[in-house]
Amino acid sequence: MNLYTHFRTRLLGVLETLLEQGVLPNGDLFDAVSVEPPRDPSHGDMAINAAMVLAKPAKMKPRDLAQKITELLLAEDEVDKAEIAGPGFINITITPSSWHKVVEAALDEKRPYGVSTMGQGQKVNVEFVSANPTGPMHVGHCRGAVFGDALASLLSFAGYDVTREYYINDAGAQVDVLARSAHLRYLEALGEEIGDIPEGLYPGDYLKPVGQKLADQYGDQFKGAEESEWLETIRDVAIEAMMEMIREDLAALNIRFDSFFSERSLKQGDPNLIAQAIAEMREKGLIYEGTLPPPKGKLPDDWDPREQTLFKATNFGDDVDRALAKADGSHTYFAADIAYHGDKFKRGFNHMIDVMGADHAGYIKRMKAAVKAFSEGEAELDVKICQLVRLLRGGKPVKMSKRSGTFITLREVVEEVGPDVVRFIMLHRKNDASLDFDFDKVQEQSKDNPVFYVQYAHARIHSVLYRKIPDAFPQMELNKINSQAEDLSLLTDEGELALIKRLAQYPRIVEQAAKTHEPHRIAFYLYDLAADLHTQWNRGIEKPDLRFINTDNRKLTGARAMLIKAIGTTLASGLGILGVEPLNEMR
RNA sequence: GGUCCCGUAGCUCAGUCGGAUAGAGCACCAGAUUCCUAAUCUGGGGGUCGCGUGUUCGAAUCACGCCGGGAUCACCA
Repeated sequence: MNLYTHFRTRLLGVLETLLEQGVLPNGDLFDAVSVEPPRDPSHGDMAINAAMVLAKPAKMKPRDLAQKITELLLAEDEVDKAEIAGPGFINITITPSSWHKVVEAALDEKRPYGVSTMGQGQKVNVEFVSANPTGPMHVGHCRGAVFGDALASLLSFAGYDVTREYYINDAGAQVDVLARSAHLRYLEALGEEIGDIPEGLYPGDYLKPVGQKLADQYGDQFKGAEESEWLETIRDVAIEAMMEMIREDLAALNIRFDSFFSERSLKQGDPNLIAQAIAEMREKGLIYEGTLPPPKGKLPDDWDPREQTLFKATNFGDDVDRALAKADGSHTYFAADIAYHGDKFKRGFNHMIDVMGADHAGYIKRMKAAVKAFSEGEAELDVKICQLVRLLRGGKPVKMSKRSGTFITLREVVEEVGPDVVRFIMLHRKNDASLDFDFDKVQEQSKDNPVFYVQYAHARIHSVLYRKIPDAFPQMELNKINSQAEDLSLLTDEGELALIKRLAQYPRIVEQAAKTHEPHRIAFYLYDLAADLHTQWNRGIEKPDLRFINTDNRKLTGARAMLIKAIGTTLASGLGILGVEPLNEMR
């Protein structure tokens, strides 16, 4: 239940009445009418902009129209007060029992609080990570991985049918390099002295087991053989091993994909999917042979104007048309990506999201142009960019370089601080802002650490509900009683109302976060909710009658237990979206 | 030079279908514990929302132009 949309529906009823009375000429602008929490609590519970939005078509002064709306609103049984303020805002105060319904809604087990139907079951494809299968995941992949996974959960919570997908770049030159590197390790496993790994090959030890496996499986079959004889076989074995490793790395962060899509599969068959996609685009007249103008500004040294196969990306908002074929005639990465996204579209995804690193920002326009072109505007693609993460330890940057061997893997980070900390911190910042990750700070047990702060709130609630209340009221069985059995009208303290109002925000926050594809909004909300709880807790220090447990008042304790239980489930719900395990106790 | 992102308190950052007097944390200052975990909380000072123009009842938010920082720029992935 979303209290604000509930009252907006009531308001629309009022506006309909005014329409019938002829006060309003039509309902054209009703979509622009909003019911929102006011920034300033002295402005009541909800602020309505209807009079300002509709004044012009009604040919009335905003405040005069507001007067008419107000009169009808006051007749609603859930509205206590309605006042006109400022340029024509209508501020309403709703009945306490309306607020108390929020607690009931938050505890309703039949319909988890905050879930939304806004997605209407539409299919969404969230593609993320898609790291090259050439080695273990490093820390740079963390953020995109966590972000994509949380975004997928968020959209699912908001009513979409979500698929998490990983695009395996198993067709480019880099997997050939992988194969050569693995071949070297294979020779090593056969007892050959290989010395230093040559420049340009992957030096990591993680390929040693692959070499061993190859040696076990194929003996010396590929020893001294031409590359063409072993490249494919070894490449396939190596890629499979790398993907297995990547899947394990992701599992350490509690990330699992629904679908893995192989780039190479696009190149199989005759005609293959890439050729088909290009043919389709060509039929639409979007492909031509031509020469691109050289880049503006400084000319690259090796600039070589030549005719190539181009996609008319400029027809769809890109800055320049884009090449689909390389000099040697093979397809570009972009051509494969068009075919890939075209395939998503054919699989029924009208909503696609790509999560990429900041260095791919320049790729967004052409990809959006492509999607627009082949779907003829039916599909939409949103590309989310994740900015860099700076690793710090005690405020000092952690130096990383692949050469010196000090580069940090995703696994190392997760093993040191745990998946929950990694996930929450990565999500506690807008995706397109860079982020500092300080190993010391994120493990600190203090309010400076948002992960801890939120977890502590959840643990406090758990402690009260399942340790302290049973001590005080042994006959009170929390798991059996429900919000209807308790008298929520006893929740009248301003701090308690503040908590309820914060709870009421949750469905709004979920929808806003889902609409903007910004899971960090959930993290910030949880922080605010936790802060409100800690505040109310501490008010009980000065005023004992405000404590959640009043040993001489069973009814009041019961009502408050329902309130904090509602907060606890909402904290757990939000943490669930972020993929963070709520803790019942702090160690 | 083109494109994209960023510019909000001393620092790190929230704040987009445009809403009223712009928020939080850190840091700084002053306080709270016979009590469900003080692992927390309360109060205070601190701002030309980079600059300018425009759109309108109303702009941190939208449009255009500047300034500053970052990323990226045929063919690689």
